[in-house]
Amino acid sequence: MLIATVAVADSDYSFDKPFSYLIPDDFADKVMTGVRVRVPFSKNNHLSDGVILEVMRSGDTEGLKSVHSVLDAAPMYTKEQIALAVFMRNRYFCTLFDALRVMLPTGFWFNIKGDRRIKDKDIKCVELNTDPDEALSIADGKKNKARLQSAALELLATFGQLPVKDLQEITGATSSTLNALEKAGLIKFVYAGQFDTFINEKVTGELPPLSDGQREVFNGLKEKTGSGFSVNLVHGVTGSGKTMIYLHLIMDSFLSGKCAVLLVPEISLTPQMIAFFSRYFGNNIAVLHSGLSASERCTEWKKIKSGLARVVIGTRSAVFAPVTDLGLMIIDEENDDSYRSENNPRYSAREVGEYICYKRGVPLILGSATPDLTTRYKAQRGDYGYFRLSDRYNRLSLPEVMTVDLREDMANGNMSDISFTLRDEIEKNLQNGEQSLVFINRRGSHKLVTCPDCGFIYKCPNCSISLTHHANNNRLICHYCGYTRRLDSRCPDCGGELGFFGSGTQRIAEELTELFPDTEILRADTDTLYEYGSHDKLFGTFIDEKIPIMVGTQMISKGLNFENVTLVGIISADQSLYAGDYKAEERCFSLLTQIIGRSGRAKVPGRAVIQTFTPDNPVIRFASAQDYDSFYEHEISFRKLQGSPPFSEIFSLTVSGLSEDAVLKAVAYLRSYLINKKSIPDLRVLGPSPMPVYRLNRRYRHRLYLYTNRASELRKLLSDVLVYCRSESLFKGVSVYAEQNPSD
DNA sequence: AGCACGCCGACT
DNA sequence: GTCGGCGTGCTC
Repeated sequence: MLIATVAVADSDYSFDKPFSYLIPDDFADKVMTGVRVRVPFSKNNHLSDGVILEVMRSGDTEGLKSVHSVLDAAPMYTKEQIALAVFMRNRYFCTLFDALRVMLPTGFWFNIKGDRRIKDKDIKCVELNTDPDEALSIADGKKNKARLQSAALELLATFGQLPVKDLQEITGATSSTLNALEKAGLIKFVYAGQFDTFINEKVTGELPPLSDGQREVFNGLKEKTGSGFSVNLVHGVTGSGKTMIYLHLIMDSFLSGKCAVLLVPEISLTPQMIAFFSRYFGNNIAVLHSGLSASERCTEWKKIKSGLARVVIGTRSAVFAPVTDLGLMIIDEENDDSYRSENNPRYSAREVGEYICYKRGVPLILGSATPDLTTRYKAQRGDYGYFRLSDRYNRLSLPEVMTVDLREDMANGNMSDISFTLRDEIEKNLQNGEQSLVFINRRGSHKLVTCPDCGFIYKCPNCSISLTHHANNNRLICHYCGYTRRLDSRCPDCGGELGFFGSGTQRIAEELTELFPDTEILRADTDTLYEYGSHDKLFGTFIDEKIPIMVGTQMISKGLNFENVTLVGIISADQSLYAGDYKAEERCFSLLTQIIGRSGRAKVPGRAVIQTFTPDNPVIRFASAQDYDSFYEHEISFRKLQGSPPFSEIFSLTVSGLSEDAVLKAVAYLRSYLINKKSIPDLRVLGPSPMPVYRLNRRYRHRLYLYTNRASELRKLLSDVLVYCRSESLFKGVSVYAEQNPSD
């Protein structure tokens, strides 16, 4: 009797492990590593999804249940991916199944309840059930009696397999003809991928030439391919041509018959970007991003799995692309937050990518204009290769940056959000017919509603957050939990006149309209994005109609090249700087750098205006000077002083629950437990502190931060702590989760 | 986490 | 004599 170990969906982190099941003889040949199954689980033997980890010939069969059904005809996971799931379980405090689930496009998990086979987007095909010669002679015999049957057989004799639709179209046969042939045992129906008859376009390998600087970096990186695992940082300012180097590297790998994976941040995977790579690789590319439907994603996945697409471009989850013969992986803008998942399992595509490259013995290439501090530090130490691209493409000069002290403007009577300097610079641009971007560095671009008389302010009943006002439907909404309500006509407390407050895009746009009455202004925020339907349509309007000013949030800080933009204004650089976590300075620096980089990308040099209340803050000074190296030196010495990454690893332990009292008791208990833990001598425990949004979805959230250099020991300890929390009555009603190197 | 099993109090 | 309280232990 065969035995299989299975990762079970319904198992919980506190007792998760491979579960053993018997394999009934009926599907002994179907059950193999990587195949999805359904198995009876727990006392009530309800059916749960699972993935076969291993099949064994012998073992203890005592008390084992049997696999109920098999969901896949072929394995969905390789042994390597199953090993990756084990890595992820340890690293991200999730179950084996959680890790495996996230590796497949979600579309593969639809419709597999009950005992049905997956309905995927394969198309119905007919296949010859006899050898072609026999089919031809039968076709000959039927020529006069059954013309359509004969024609169908003849066609199949040459093609072997054809989509039903195509066959019907060519021969004029209907389904009754084909059913008759099937009954006679001459053909059979199969479901095959749309690309089984897919012919790859020829790739010539002719690429635009590299500049000298790019060539140098390319040659250095090329040396790394084919010589085992390495991590390499390509450090180059925006516009220095990193993408061109990626293109050449991927082509190199492609021509040698290998696969390449290119990860990009969500926001930069635009149709232009895809078109750029398609120009050189044709349909040999698979693209994986959030804009695809579930079935499109499955199709792309199968294209990769079958080896038909050997170049993968995608966002975070594309790191799990089932490539067969990986040659290299590239992660562009490696410091981008979107590489970290915010859902369970909270994985980092950068870490997973590094693991995969290590296992496969191939180079990982990390690109960035503002590398993650830890990445840069490792490059400095020689752990990572380091390649610097200094010149902007076409030798464009960097934007000229002006820092405005808002305190001075206030002293001079300017109470608006637009400083005198920014106003003057916009004026210049209007006269020159050049475009300007105005950037608001604030989460949520909407207005708060308050009563100036009594100070009443609308708050979310579930979260510790003010509600924001959406003009399009005149409703108040919580950006965290989605709670929404109608806006009252007067203050519900005192009946006073309500006022709108906050420097949202709308407010700034209004102020700009006052300053420049006859000028068209485009807003880029969630409201207008909704109106235009997509980023591309919105930005396309800005570019094509040469709208003089665009006001927007984070969403305009990355991605598209706005060739005619020669001025960017940053309303306030301070908000993100004083967020309080150890990465705030780093995030602020890279954000400011990115925004400044939006300016002056064509022939005319750009300008940037940074407004701030703290112009002397080093982060703002270094960002204004576009000086990453000085920022790095400054920040790394600070990190060293306070012993934060890269000089230690940070873990967070978050406790949440409906009762704040219970949460506080639990977190206090955990703190004293960990402080007295002598098995990790260098462990430092900070907190507890409430999270920035300390109440979310009615749950209070408090957090401990743990610093150590013994990451694997602390991971083990935290794993035990999480298991313990699920059983102890002190933790009734509260949940606890841990994370290594949280991004906030 | 859920869920069944199990061993004591209030009840028709 | 039974219904149901939620403490305890397990999930192949």
